[in-house]
Amino acid sequence: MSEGPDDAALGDSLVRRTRRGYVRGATIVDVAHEAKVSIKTVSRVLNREPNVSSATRDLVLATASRLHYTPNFSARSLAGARSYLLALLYDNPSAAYVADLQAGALTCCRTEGYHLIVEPFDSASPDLVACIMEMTAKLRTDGLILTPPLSDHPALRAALDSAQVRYVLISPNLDTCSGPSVRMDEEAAGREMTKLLIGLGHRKIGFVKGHPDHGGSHLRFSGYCDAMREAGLEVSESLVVKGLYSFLSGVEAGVYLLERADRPTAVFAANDDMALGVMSVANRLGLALPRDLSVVGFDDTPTARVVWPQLTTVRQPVAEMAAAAARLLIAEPSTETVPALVLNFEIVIRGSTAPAPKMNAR
Amino acid sequence: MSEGPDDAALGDSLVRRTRRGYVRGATIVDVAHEAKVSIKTVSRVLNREPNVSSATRDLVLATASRLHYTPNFSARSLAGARSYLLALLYDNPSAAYVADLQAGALTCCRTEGYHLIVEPFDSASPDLVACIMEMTAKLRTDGLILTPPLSDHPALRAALDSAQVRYVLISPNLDTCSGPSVRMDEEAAGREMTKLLIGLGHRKIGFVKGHPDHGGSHLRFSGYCDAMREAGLEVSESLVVKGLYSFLSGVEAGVYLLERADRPTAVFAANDDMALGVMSVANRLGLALPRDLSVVGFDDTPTARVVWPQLTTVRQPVAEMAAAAARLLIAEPSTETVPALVLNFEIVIRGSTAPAPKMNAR
DNA sequence: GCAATGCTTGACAGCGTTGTCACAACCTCG
DNA sequence: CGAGGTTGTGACAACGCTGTCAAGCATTGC
Repeated sequence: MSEGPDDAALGDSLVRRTRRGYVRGATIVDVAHEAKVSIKTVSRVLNREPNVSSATRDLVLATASRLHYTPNFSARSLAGARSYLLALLYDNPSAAYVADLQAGALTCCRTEGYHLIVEPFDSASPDLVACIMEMTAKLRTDGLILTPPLSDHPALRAALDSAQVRYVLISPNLDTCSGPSVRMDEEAAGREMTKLLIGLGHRKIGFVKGHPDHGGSHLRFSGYCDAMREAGLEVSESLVVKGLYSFLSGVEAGVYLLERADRPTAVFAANDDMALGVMSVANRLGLALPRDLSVVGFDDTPTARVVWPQLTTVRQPVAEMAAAAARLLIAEPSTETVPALVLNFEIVIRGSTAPAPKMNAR
Repeated sequence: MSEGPDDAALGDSLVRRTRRGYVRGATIVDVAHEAKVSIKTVSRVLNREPNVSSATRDLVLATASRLHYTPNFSARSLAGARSYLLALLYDNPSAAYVADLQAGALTCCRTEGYHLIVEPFDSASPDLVACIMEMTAKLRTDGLILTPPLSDHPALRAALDSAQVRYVLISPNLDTCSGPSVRMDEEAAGREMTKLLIGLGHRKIGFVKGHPDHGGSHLRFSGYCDAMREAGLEVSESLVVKGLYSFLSGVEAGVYLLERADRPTAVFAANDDMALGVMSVANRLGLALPRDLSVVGFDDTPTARVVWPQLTTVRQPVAEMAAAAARLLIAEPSTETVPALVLNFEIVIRGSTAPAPKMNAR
């Protein structure tokens, strides 16, 4: 029962009791001791630092895996420069949208050994900036992913810049943006979708605009206008109506556009929720979709697949955008050029679009 | 320009440069120095420990706030017993559901100074348990919130128990559950909803069951059976059909239930997605909702409000459940009795339900 | 053959906080 | 009035890891 006072390569170094009184996993000291190298060497191997002989590397790796060693997160971030933590900041534009972003960011975090903190913020709050700065001071996150409408908050960006906090903007407004960002070409998407409707023979195409403060809104509309003009079609006042990206505002827009004799034969809503609002009005008016009216949306929300007829829409690569943002933040900050990635969209054609009805005495 | 070598109550202790080369906020040392007390006393004040004179407390609090001091998260969790970190583990039963849980957990975290890590896991993966245990070892989270179907994973619970990792189960199966949990009375909800349909005069009420591995599934069905029996109605084979909680399985169930002469006049689907599937079949068959058929769901997903007619459904207090779970985890682990909270549900009556059609020669 | 260089490794000092313990000062009670 | 608490405070050692620096050794160049 004598225990060596110095060293003993026993399994009890694997699981031991500390002053906290609960069982702990192995630490870097255990691994170093077991592999008969210094803790610094273990650290080097685990952080893939150069200048470690492959024999040592293999030994350490084997030992670490044998002891089920997992580096402690807090200790790493306390001692080192990185925290292995990203934060996703959002202000609930839509739960599904946030969920997609989150999923995308997580795929990247997972492969890189990072973790994701999620934090909702009220972008209208006066101490938004203070709250976020406090959070970054406390958590020492390696980077923030700012989602709309937080990605269009000049004061926030200024504060982050001056505190040298890294961040990536998701779908910021083009005009106010200069920082690192990931977006898709919303204007082109608006153009392509409008062209699709024109190609189906539609001439009177209504447009429901999105929330004026929200990035994509203007661009999507601008793409619609481009395509209309290009096809020699008039963008009349009576075809364009303001919305707020909500289902209800879509209903109101639908009432405005459809409750009259010279109603459009197709409606392009700047997001799916509003498109669904338009569809519900069409249903109420007894219009048969898509025979009497084509409706298209934007975003490809889960609901778009579930309504009847299923909604033709633009799929934003939301998850991919968040994954790209996470990758940018995790990568070494050495890049001198601030990247502004543009990802591709996809038009998803479903049942809510059909050729324009034959012209009659309208 | 002479600087005292010893102490100087300057603003430069507030913002200073470290070896990492970037600007830092104030530390506990700065506050202690400024307030002329020991760091331990500052720590005591900030952690609301007893035995601090109110004069000292006020002084420290004022100083901390003047210096914009924010305790460092990593240092706290490294040195202390708590990490101020909860983890929400999920396996994507539904994005909206997870988003609601997340929002609920966050409201609680926010007020308590906690942060939330979100981690998706594949519950079918063979190394699920290993992954989760590794995560907890690494992050030293103060608690896990396990959502279905993760809340019904016996091996996982065993591992967590033996490693003394705290957790709360969201909506676990009753029979396998003994740990701390938060749920609602799904059986009662199933019963009440069925009674509602019976009260509207329906006699032939179809039921679409949920995924057999998923907790609520059995209970919701059991509630339906109870109510039917109580009303003296027969639960015949032809009225009950299996589903998987997906829209598509709802479509299949709808085909089975509705494509025949003696179809039910109402259908109760064990979740909204399947209810929507049933509705889409009804639409395709030319049935007018809710005149020819009443459809009800379960969950109150966002989509339920967006389809036409809007879906009558059961609202689960999802966010509240997650908030309660977070509260349980944040509270001192002193509680000897393991709590199993049951929250109230709510039946949301919308447009998809109507009195049963008059009996004709069916 | 010897200095100059590169590769590999380890000792050691933090990182910013909390837990433990010790120690005064003050109270309470017989 | 002294023994035995209670209360307020600080010194100091962790916590588990990374950054810095220097040392040992092997290799290269002239």
